[in-house]
Amino acid sequence: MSVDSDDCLHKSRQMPRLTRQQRTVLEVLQQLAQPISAQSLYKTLRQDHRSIGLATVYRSLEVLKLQGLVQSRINRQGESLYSLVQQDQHYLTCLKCGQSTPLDSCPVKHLERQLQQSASFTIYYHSLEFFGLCQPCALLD
Amino acid sequence: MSVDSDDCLHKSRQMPRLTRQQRTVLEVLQQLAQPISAQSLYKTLRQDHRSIGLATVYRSLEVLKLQGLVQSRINRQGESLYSLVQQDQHYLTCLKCGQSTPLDSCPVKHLERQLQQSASFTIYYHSLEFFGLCQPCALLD
DNA sequence: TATTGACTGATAATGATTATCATTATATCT
DNA sequence: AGATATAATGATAATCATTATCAGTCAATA
Repeated sequence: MSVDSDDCLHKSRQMPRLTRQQRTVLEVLQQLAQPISAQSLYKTLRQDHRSIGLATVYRSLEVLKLQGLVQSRINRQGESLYSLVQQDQHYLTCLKCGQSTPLDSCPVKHLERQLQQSASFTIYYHSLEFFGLCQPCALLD
Repeated sequence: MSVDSDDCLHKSRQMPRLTRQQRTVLEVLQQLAQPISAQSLYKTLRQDHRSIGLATVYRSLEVLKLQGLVQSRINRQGESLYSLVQQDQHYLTCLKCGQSTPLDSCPVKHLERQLQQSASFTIYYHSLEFFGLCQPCALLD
């Protein structure tokens, strides 16, 4: 999860931790603290007059994901929503209306520690999602 | 989870539980017991000379999902992979190479029962996924 | 300052999914 | 059984997020 220089044993050339564009994208996500699509992020930056090319937005998000700083989640429309990796995410998602309700409880930390110790995998974050029907949708049928 | 007639209090017209096409799609998934994309399913059926229109494949999968019989999962290429709802799914997914390793342990059943009893949501299945770097990818960097 | 490799931006290409619409199938009613 | 109404289907066009491409830019080292 940390991105200390210790973790970054680059081969030859030393590049800045994150480029300007990558930092801009990260800042937007930090201010938002709300999942946002790449397209929306792109438009937001245009309106702010700090335009970044759309392709670069996508590339930056990919880099930030690889750093474990950002996570994504695909919504009902099939677009990826990006957000900071701050807390793990737990949802109750209705198969009919698509609404996702966040949950509080996280019963998974323990397992995560176990897996972490198995040492063959470095866990950045996890996601737990329950699928079914919310009451209104269940009653419709 | 059950699709007994008791559950299906239809308004006026009584339709068959599932149409021929929907049953065909379900059969393929039952035989496969392997997640498959809608496109692949479509091609598979063409080769078997039991062609179904591509749009109908998508529609059937949607119906089966709403019945709680089928679940989907989006892979790295952004395509949905469909499979039977048989067991809950738990993955260890590498952010770099995209490889997903299934897990055995399920620490979530208890929480699921709790949520089930809160009665405002009917849970069909759940999904638990850990994201990070597998050892080979972690070493690359 | 020249070199070199990665990053960027504009835009075209890709490809899965969805919308449309004429046609077909099927349940219900007579 | 036949008529009717409604939902399902199939072919295809349209949509739209994401990726690929490529020429131009930037920045770190020598």
